[in-house]
Amino acid sequence: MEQLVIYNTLPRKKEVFKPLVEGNVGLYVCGPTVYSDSHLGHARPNITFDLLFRFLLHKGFKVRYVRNITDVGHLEDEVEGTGEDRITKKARLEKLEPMEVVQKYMNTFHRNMNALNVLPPSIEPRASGHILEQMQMVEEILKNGFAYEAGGSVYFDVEKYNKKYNYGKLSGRNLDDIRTNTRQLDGQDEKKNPFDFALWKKASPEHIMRWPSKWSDGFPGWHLECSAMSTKYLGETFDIHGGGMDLTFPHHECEVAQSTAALGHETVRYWMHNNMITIDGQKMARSLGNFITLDELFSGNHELLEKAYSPMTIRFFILQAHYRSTLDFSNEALQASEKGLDRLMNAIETLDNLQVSEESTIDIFSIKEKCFAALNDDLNSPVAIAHLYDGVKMINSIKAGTEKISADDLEKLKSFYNTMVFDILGLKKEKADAGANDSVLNGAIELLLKLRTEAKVNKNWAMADKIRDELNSIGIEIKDTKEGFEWSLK
RNA sequence: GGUUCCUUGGCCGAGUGGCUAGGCAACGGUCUGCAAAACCGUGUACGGCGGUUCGAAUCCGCCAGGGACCUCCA
Repeated sequence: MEQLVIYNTLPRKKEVFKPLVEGNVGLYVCGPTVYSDSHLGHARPNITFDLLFRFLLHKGFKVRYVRNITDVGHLEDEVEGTGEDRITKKARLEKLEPMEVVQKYMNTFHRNMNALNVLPPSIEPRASGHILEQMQMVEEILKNGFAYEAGGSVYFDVEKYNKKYNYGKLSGRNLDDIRTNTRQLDGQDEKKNPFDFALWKKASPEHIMRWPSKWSDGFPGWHLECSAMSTKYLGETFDIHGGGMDLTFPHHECEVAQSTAALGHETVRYWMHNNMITIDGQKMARSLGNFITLDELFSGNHELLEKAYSPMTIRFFILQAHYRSTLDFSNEALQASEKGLDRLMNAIETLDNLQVSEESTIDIFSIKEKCFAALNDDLNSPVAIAHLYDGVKMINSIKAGTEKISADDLEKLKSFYNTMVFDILGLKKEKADAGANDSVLNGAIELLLKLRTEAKVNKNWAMADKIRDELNSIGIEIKDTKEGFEWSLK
C-alpha cells in the first residue's frame, strides 16, 4: 500500500509519515475541557483523528492513541483578578462539586462520541490524575533553569528559553512580534515578562481545586498536562500530536517549549491541526456563544435547526470536507449530506441483492485504488467519498441491468465497501433493517403489500395508492420493482 | 496593528499550470397505471485588475472582501 503523507504544521508542508518505531504509532490528541456540553466544533477533531486512528489501524500499525480530558480548572478571568477557573465557576453556578461537573460533562462527551461512532482512545488520561507527573516536570524545568518561582507560583521563562531554543517555531512567530503584541494583563506583576506562562499557579483562598506542592497549594498550568501525559504514555519522542488549529498558539507552542526545556529536545515528530467549523462564516466556539451542541443537533432542538440530524449525518458532513479547511454549518449543507449518505448506504445494501454474471463490465480496482490514494494524501476523505460515489453509480447500474459484475468482483466490491465505509470512515447503518427485529410487523406489512399487489392486478389504483400512501404516512416507504415491491422503515 | 489563511457554478465542497472531483438542489428524458427509487443527459464556475507562460481557477504583483491566531477556545 502507498505511504501515508500528512501535513506537518511544524515545517508547514506535507511529509511522508514514517513512525519512530516501525509498525507502531504513538498518537496524542488534545481532548476537551469538560465544563459544558460538547458542541459541533468538538466533533471535528474527534472525527478527524478517529479517521486517522482507524486508517492507521487498517494499515496494520499498532497504535497507542492517547486523548486527554482536561478536568483541572485553569484561569479564566485574569483581568478581574478573581482567579476563578471555569470548572469552579460552573460548579458554583450549578451548585455541584467540581468533580461532579467534570463527571457530568465527561459522560455527555463520551455519549456523544459514541453516537458519532468515534472509537475510544487507547488511554484517556485526566489532568487531575497526573498532578504528580506535572509537578515533576515543573521540577525539571526549574532545574534546567527555564523557569522561576514567584509568590508561590512558577512561571516559564520564555526569554531565557528563546536564547537557547526557538520560541514560536510551531506557530510561526518570533519573540519580538509576541513582545509587541501580547496584551498587558493586570495582576501579572509576578511575571518577568507578560508572555511568560504559568507552570504552577498558587490558588487563591476561594479556589476550590487545589493540590499541595512545595511551591504553594495550587494547580498546574494549562499547557503542562499535555506535555506531562504525552511523555508519560508515549515516551520522550513520539509520532503525532493533533488538535484544533486554535490550539497552535499558545497551547501547543508552550507544550513544545516545556517539553524541550524539561527534556532538552523536542518530543513531537508530526503536528497535525484540524480547521474550525464556522457558522455564518465565523468560528463556532463556546466563548462566542454561537455554538450548537451535539445533543441539540441530534434532537433538532435549537432555533437554528430546521430538523434533527442523525449522528452519522454529522459525521458524514464532517468527512465531506478536508480536515484542514473550514467547514461552514448550514441546514442546507447538512441536508445535502443526509441525502447523500442515504444514497451511499442504499447502494451498499443493494450489494447484497445483485445478480452476478460471468464477466464484469466495470473496473472495481481503480475505485479502490483511488480511494486509498486519497486517504494516503493527508486524509483527503472528500476525494475518497467522491470515488465511492462512482461506485454507487456502478452498483445501481448493475442493479438496473446496464452493467454486469462477476461473482468474484462482487465479493471484492462488498469487502471493499465494508472496509472503506464502515471500518475506515467509521460510518454505520442507522436505519432499522426492514422489520428484521419484529416478525409480527414484518408479516403484517407483507400481507398489506400483497393485498396491494392484488389491487394492482385488478387495476384498483385507488386502493393500491391508499395502501402505499398510508403506510408511507406512518413511516414505511414502498418502492415498486420489476419483481414486485420493496419496503423499508424510514 | 502584527502574523497568517481564504475567496470555486443556486448551496456545500475537492482540485491547484493543459486531461474541466463529488454531493445536494434544478431542468429534460427513460422506466412506471401513478409515485418513489434508479439510470441517461444538461449547467463550461473559479473575487477584481494587471503580469509570467504556447497555455492559469492553479504561479507572481496590486486591489477588494472575509476568516483565524495574537486572551479561554476543538
